[in-house]
Amino acid sequence: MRYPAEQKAATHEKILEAASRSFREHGSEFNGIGPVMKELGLTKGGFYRHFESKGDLYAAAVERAFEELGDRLVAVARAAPKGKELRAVIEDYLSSRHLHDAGAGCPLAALAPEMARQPLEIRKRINQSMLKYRERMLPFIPGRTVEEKRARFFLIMSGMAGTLVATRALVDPQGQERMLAAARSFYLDTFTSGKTG
Amino acid sequence: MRYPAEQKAATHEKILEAASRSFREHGSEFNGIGPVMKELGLTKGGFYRHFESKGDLYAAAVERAFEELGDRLVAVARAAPKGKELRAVIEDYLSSRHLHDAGAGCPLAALAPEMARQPLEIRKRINQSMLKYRERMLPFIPGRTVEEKRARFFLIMSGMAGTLVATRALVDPQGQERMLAAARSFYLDTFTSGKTG
DNA sequence: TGTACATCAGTGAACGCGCGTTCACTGATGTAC
DNA sequence: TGTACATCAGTGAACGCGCGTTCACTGATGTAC
Repeated sequence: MRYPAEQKAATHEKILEAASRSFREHGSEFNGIGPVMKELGLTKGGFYRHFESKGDLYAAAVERAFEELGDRLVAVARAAPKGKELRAVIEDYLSSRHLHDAGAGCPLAALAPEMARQPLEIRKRINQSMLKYRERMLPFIPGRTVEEKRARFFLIMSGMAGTLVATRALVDPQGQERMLAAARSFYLDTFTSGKTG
Repeated sequence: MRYPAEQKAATHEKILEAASRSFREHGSEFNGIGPVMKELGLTKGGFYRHFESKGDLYAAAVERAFEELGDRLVAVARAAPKGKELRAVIEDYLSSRHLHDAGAGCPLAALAPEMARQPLEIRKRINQSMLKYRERMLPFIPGRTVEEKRARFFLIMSGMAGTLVATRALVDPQGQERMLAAARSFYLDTFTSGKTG
């Protein structure tokens, strides 16, 4: 049957949100199209009215995840006292909440190796969304030139992502918290200027 | 038919090596048991004479990968001039070769997010092998106490892993090399003491 | 030393399962007249 | 304003496929006598 006018856009949006979360939480191999549609009370046949293929959904879901991460971290930075923006970003990224909620977190930490294995066209789309995310974060990264800020952004974010995901692989919860705390100290000491940064 | 006496151990070893490389290169979801056995000229039915399950193989393959990584980096450190061990390790880890040969490289960079999603028993085995790897590397990590060295080891290795895998996801080869070079500078400057470290 | 037999690494077919994708169909809505 | 019709989001069954796992079987080897 035909459905109310705004419904298609709403369903598209719901599929994207659910997939973005599910892929980050379980990887894209498990919990594919079937479970995502089921979660929304839809049958998987309808999926192809909204996306061309699973690869298309994957790229869109990662793009969406980078937008959300950007939204969150920009908000965190803006809410911080003047001069402490990057400090706030690092503390949020390396928080216990982020450690335990991969589905709502950084796509790099959740999916980086499988992103690297995607076909070129999908990697291109993902790269574009990483660049957008980077440009949004640039105002909060220290550096004399734009190029310096960009390189530093990549070092900070990919380094923290690696540490976060390695910490997720640890078995001992206390060890996890200790590691997160050590990482916070390190990134704050290294990239923010002590008590003002 | 029955096979020569040492053959079983040799086959076990070959399966382990092939799986360890294949998992790191393609992830454990693609190129599972079937393709690995086929690569060795065997049928997949025979797999269960050597491993209990795919999970068992996965854990063993990651253990093996950490052993190999330790072998390689310890050798690199020992071959370096006195006082430049960590420098040599960082340069090897963040090398172009490591970037392009994930199958022979660091399991953390290749598999960290999916390691974090494994059942507890498998994560326990993986954690043990990470700890062994850490202890082998400890002599080359700066720090006043063992605990300080351990925390620093984890920061260096997980940070470099994150940067390596993020760099693998980039599309532009020149951008990849630039990023690797920037990462080498950063880790060398931060963790080795300039010209002597 | 010679023979009978147990062992067991590897074969190959079969299993149930969930995947991504296709497709004929449904029927309430929006639109043309 | 009323009616006939085209649209198309979503259904549900079917497809081929490869997965991990099981199992009856094979037959050269090692071993017991």
